[in-house]
Amino acid sequence: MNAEAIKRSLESGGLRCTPQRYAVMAFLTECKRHPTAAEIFEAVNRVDPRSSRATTYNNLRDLVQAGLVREVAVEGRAARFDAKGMRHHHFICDRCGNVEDIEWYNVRRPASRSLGKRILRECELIFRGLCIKCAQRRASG
Amino acid sequence: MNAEAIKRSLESGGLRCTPQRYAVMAFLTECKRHPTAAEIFEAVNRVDPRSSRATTYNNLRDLVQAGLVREVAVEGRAARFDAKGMRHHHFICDRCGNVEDIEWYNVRRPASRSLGKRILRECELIFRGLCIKCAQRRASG
DNA sequence: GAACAGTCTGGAATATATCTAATGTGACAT
DNA sequence: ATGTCACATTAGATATATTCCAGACTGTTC
Ligand SMILES: [Mn+2]
Ligand SMILES: [Mn+2]
Ligand SMILES: [Zn+2]
Ligand SMILES: [Zn+2]
Repeated sequence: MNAEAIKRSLESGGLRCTPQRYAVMAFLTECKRHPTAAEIFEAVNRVDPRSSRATTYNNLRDLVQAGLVREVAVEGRAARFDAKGMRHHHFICDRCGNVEDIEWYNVRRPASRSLGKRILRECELIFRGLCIKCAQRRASG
Repeated sequence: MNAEAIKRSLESGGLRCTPQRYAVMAFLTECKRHPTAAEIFEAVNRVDPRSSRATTYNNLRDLVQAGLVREVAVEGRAARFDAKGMRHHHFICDRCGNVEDIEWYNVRRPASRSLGKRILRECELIFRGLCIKCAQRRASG
């Protein structure tokens, strides 16, 4: 995604395009991994403009609220983030906690009877097990 | 579940049945909510034996590893726990973070092509939106 | 009854995330 | 151009959640 497209997506989410916010969004858009807030903070500060830790967290919160970024909570570890581009599911490694994308496919929604009066926004499918690295390590070690 | 059954389930997981560990498991088994570690710590200490915070965390870790307890990570909040009794899915409220059980139904597994050499242990389906309380509050407020 | 593995404990330490109060920035009106 | 306003940023302090640690305890085996 180019600079203009990022700018537009920020504005479509009702967010001003500030240099720090742009840097976070641009990094997430190009990043194939699922970085933590600390990694994002470090990455956007390797290039100018310098951004503070608080601003990184603030902007991540805003981007998540605007629906442009997804936050993935991993038990016992720092949250991870990714730009919501193409729909996909996630695989989380039991051993190393890495989050990997899995090709999207349709998920059956729950019966409205079991949802009751809850308001459903989204269904998230998470796969758990061992990532390739950890599976190999277990097999050979 | 009665005391004997809890004792057996601990031992089936390769865990000694210590008073503190039993207390955690017994509380989770009867608890309909999804308590945090702090809530579990407080609850098991309302009745003897007193258990330390570190022991509560240690035992929760052991129980999760043994597959008897599930840990649910919620973004920006403390992890929540429940005893793995009947299979079920989870609904997590965007607003208050509450975790609620949703009747289980079968989930289609990913194509083995998209899993690659990963080792799949489980598929977890998480629904997100507003719980009944928060939906009402939004409607009326 | 010594030795041992596993467990428990309180407190310290770490990791993660949020808050605060002061400052900066850009849009817009006067 | 200046004042004003909402919003954004900043460094550092603070809060929260979890893990680590070193020593004490417990139950079992030889
Ligand atoms: Mn992803
Ligand atoms: Mn549950
Ligand atoms: Zn792994
Ligand atoms: Zn709610």
